[in-house]
Amino acid sequence: MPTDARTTSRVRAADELKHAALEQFATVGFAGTSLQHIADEAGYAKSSVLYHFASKEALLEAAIEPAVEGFEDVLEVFLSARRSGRRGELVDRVVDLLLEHREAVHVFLTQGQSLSELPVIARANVAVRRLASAVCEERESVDDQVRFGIALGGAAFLLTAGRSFADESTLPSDDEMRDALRRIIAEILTPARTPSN
Amino acid sequence: MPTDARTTSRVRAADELKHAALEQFATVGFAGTSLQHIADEAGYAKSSVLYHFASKEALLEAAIEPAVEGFEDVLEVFLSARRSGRRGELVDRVVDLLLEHREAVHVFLTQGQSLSELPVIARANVAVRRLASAVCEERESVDDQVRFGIALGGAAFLLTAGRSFADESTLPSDDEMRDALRRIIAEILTPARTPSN
DNA sequence: GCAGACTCTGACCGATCGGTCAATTAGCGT
DNA sequence: ACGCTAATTGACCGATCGGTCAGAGTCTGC
Repeated sequence: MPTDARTTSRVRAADELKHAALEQFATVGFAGTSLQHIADEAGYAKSSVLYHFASKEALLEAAIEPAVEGFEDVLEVFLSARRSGRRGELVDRVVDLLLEHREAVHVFLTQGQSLSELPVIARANVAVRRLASAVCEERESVDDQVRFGIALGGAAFLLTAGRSFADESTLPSDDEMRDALRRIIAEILTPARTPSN
Repeated sequence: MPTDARTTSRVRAADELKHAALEQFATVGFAGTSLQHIADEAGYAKSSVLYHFASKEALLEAAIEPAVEGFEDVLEVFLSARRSGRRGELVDRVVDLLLEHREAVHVFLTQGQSLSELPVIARANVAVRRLASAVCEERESVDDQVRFGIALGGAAFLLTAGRSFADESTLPSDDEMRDALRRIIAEILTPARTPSN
């Protein structure tokens, strides 16, 4: 085995397979994606997929684990530095993560129910609940829950499935999208601060 | 054949099958749902499903067609009565439809890309584009697109997958949800009217 | 150049997929 | 009670599913 960390064949193949798998999982669903199709997309044989990953479930776990870890890290930083950490910063970083891991987020949000037995999905569930608490700051009214849910689900939808509605070449760049998302999501989570609770 | 319109066996069975199918399509995806499982859920044999519907695709079409028709009707009424029709009313009626047809909306929004060859999905695509135009009123800035996408996708997420985050019995009733959605979505689509375009 | 590990693949397995079909059962007009 | 139609079903089909396995190809340290 090469002691050098430079892209060994193993790492490169595994990355290609994870990328191809995530794309399929996000578009046709986990159950609707076949190992054969993932292998074809990545340019390998079906057997090779099961050489790098013990099972279809293990492949999904490996594919979305980086996204979950990213959210856990951001959340940890925000919760530990309770003083300096402003809520606006948290929103900005979460938006960055949504853009970076859009496919993984989409898979989790739209199929998390049917995949709840997978450990990494359970981890993501915990992270989302903690994120909701951090964002809503102890106020757990129905309004706050709705605002959080719309912001999260809406952003995830916009970044994946919603792209099919953008007419041809009108779809905004990632930078435009990041800017708009940061502003609008912050606005959604911070209502006009009406005197009522 | 009974001349009476009172629930003939045919209609009742077809309804049960459509309902069971829609639930599965929304949770595990169209490709991930088997006719066998739909039949089991509804209490029929797999052959019976294919007696009532020509194919798996035909079953999906029949199951989400009422939702598409509902959206087309609301849109038609709004666009024809251009004078009296206020935008707030449109939002209210769309929210009602989202609540009534939440599973169909979820299927369309999360799997519309991979099902775009089905005629009813194409119809729904047209309807959504027209809805976006009606809601954004000719202003098609990136911000407006993002606001519309977040509102639509967020509401759909909240009404289906998002339910798994509500702790136990804390999840709000449909009436609470309808109320919150109407207010918050109207607020999202009508930003603080900053002087900038 | 040889040995041993690493990577990749085709052949194969039982199970399940969507779909067809002939036969059986249930329901209704007469 | 009879006969016709509509409703339902089990047996069956080829294809594909996730997964196993033994072997071929490839690379590296010595």
